[in-house]
Amino acid sequence: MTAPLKERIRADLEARILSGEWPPGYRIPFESELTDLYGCSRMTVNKVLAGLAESGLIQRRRRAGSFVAQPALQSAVLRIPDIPHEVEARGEHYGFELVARERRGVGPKDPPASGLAPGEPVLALTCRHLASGRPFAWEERLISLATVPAAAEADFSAVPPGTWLLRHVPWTEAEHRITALNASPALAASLDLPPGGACLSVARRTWRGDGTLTYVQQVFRGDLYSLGARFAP
Amino acid sequence: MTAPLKERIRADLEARILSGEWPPGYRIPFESELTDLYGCSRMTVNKVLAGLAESGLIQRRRRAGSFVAQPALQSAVLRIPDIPHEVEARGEHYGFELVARERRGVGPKDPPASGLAPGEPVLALTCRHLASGRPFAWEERLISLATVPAAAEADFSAVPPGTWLLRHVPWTEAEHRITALNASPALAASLDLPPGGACLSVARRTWRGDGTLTYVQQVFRGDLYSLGARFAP
DNA sequence: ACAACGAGTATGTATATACATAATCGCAGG
DNA sequence: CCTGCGATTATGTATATACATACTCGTTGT
Repeated sequence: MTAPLKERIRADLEARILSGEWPPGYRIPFESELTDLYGCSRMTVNKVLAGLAESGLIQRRRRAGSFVAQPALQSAVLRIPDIPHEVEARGEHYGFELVARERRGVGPKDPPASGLAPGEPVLALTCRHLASGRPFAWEERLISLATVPAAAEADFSAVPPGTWLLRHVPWTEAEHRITALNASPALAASLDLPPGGACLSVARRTWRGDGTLTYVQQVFRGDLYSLGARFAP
Repeated sequence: MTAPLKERIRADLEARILSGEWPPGYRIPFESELTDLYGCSRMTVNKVLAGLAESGLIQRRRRAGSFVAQPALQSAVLRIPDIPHEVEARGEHYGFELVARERRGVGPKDPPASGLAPGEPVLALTCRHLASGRPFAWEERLISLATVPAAAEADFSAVPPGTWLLRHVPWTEAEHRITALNASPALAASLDLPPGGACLSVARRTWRGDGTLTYVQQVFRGDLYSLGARFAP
């Protein structure tokens, strides 16, 4: 109740953007309209919108208005890699195989680190990424159908699920857990590695607001992949 | 020349903080003093200081004033790990061995990714981190003596160089490159691993303003270490 | 001596106002 | 029809002002 006005305005605008009520590209009301809507001065609205722009949630253009930003393929701090994009940026041909696709509930066999509740409906996907025809990465993914119902209809035989998600669903937070592991015989066969070859495992959990969007474990050939991150305090 | 006033003020304050002219804990001038100094209104100064506070560069306390923040041991986005701190947080005893220490110029053998110019004076350090007496990580580091002259006098037999740097030198930007590799026989011996065991390699370059502070490659036992990062777009 | 209270003050928030800036839209002219 | 120019307009920056808030410090009273 006694929360500062500008915080309440900011929370309200953020909620509309994150809920999808104002999708990417949507032109949000002008400062003058928001001034009327919230019954405050333009300076107050202006400071809120300037803050949202600095946070990257909206883009502002003089005379045109303020627009909800497109979901960022990459951030300045640390990016969620889009594997096809990265492979092609190295001048190689990208290939993709969908190994398994199943709609089911979260079971006891799924990693508890996924943050998905047992029984929650998910789309479970297993796939393999290729660079110039050579196996490159192995991916096992769970997508929450409660948070991303549209995933049930997506054609993941053509577009890898990571790419599809980055293009269609905005995310607000992500967590990586990165480890090195020796390839098991089965994994070595899938990645065309000698058994025991070093692999880089990236487990990522992605949120949108409070709900977990997706949990994915990607295992890369250590000799073909490195992960970069640039950041500031 | 025609740069917006608030940007010039912000740049000026940031420069004083990053140069060390205003060290951590220093009470920066009151808004009223800055108002006089820059010949502008308090609102303008207030917005600049509010921005600096949101970026974490300063902390503000009513009635007391605004203070330069302590260099952050960890950031909200992605941290530079302080290995002793992490080991002890897991309930293990931390140990440290300085293997080599040499003051020299950057040579052709040093990795070009370090970003240090050939011939630039550096302190080259090699050390080993132990957790509960067991080898844990192997570290090779270059510290630029042009940027951090105080490093020449520091006692790195007691405090690991990473910890010393985090405590004494503020940084503005860092870059990680993370790879998985199979341990060479020599590395395997140093880390008490079977030859070929998977290791996680973290190469990090750290800047302060324009100058490279340090370049370090840390190789961790893959079975004992994972790297976490949590971030937002 | 010490706790409680109150004055003073730096920051926090909000408003009204003014002018600068830049990009879009529409209209006029070729 | 297409181009270019000017009017319009939403944002960007800055000022002056006002009051709220919370913390510090000094003083007062027990």
